[in-house]
Amino acid sequence: MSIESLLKNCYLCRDLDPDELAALNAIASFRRVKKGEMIFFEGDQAAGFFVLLEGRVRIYKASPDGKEYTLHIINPGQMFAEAVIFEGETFPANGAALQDSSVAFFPRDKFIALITGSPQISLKMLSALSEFVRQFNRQVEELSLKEVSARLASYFIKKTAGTGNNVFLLDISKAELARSLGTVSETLSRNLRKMKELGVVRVDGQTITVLDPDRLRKIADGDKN
Amino acid sequence: MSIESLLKNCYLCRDLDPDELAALNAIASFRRVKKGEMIFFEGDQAAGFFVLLEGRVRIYKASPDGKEYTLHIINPGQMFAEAVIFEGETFPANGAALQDSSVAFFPRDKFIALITGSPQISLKMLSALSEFVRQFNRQVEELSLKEVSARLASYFIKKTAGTGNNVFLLDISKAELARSLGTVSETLSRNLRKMKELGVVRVDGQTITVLDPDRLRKIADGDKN
DNA sequence: ATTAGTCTTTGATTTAAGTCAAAAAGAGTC
DNA sequence: GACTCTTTTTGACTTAAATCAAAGACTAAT
Repeated sequence: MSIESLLKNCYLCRDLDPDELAALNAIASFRRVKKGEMIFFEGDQAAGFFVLLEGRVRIYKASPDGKEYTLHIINPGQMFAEAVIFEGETFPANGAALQDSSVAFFPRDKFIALITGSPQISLKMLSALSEFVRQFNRQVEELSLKEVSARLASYFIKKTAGTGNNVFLLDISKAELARSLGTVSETLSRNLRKMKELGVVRVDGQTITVLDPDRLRKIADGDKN
Repeated sequence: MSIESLLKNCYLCRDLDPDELAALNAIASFRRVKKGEMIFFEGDQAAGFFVLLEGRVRIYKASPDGKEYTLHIINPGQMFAEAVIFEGETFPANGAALQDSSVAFFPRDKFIALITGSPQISLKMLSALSEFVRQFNRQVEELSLKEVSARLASYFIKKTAGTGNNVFLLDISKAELARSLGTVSETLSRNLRKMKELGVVRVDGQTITVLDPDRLRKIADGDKN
């Protein structure tokens, strides 16, 4: 798949036209990373930002006592570490490959030169960034307002939102999912079992089937079982 | 105080020069709100964004069961609801005045026209937005990684960071502070008492004195008492 | 000063979720 | 199939924090 079409999938570039994408492509460099390999560490000097072309990347924070919290799971076409494009001097979190991956790297200097010459690019990106802030907003809400069962239910709702049949494939490990939801695998496992017992979902390996969407909606809204 | 100097305090405009600030001022309109009055509701049609000139504003989310979580306390000179400048159609949270306040309103259309003509404004704002994302990042970390005592300690550290004497004035109510830290007033009260008993801080009404900064640092890092 | 109203603190209790430890289930390799 | 390694599940326990209820403290107004 062409790099430009991958860039087009990235939320920051979603509104750009072909010429703008080509200009962006012209300043990029590329890098392959193996599963488990670090792409950058929190605190590292940040000379630019990345777009994931293939594979999967985890952006996470580590607390002093070694606990980790996943901020984002990056999928192909997504941009990451973009918070440091202009002002940032260091990366605000760690980035590691969950699978063998390839990334495009955009040097900050060239990028600034590009959008200085093409203001409409920055306008479109400003729009995309503000959308990102809004999504982030939602994440803060989910983590602070609700309990784990509700967060898990929200996750299922989001995942099945597109599919007509209420079935989806869990594309990350359960331990990974637990971290994304701000909890641990044991708690996730227990909550999942409760949902199964209530007949709200069926779990066959990686395949999740929502049996009772109404009930799921109630759990997501904080109703007690 | 002139509106332009207030705008200058707003993080989105921090890098703008006087001409750019004047151009921004020219497209603004103004509004006064009483204490407790709503400025906008989550889901309302969003035709622009605000800058707080005087007073204090709370941006918060409400869950279906009526619990509220404060996302930001807005102080004079700060911009709010800026996430909807370009793409947003509705406000992502509620905004209410904590005190009698006056706000500047920037209609989205005029604002877009302005920065289309002056690309360097958007570049500077893109930079500021990414800084905001980074701060938000930190907030997510604080809420998800740590317990209340650590969050409270972090708050004290942030507040005394500038002052040489380790004293600062609590400028919001304790109930308000509790919400900002993602907890309730009772829990805050208990944690505050524990800190007093440990001799880490002294509390005289609204005046907080940090007596043992090292200990405070340890609590913020998650060390058990 | 008295009153009414709001904010804060305290006590008692409940609960969700984290921790520790071990068993069970899968996945991949030889 | 047997073995190793990793992931997931379960059980028992502990704990931080929310909830409910009531008492105290503070503020502003009459």
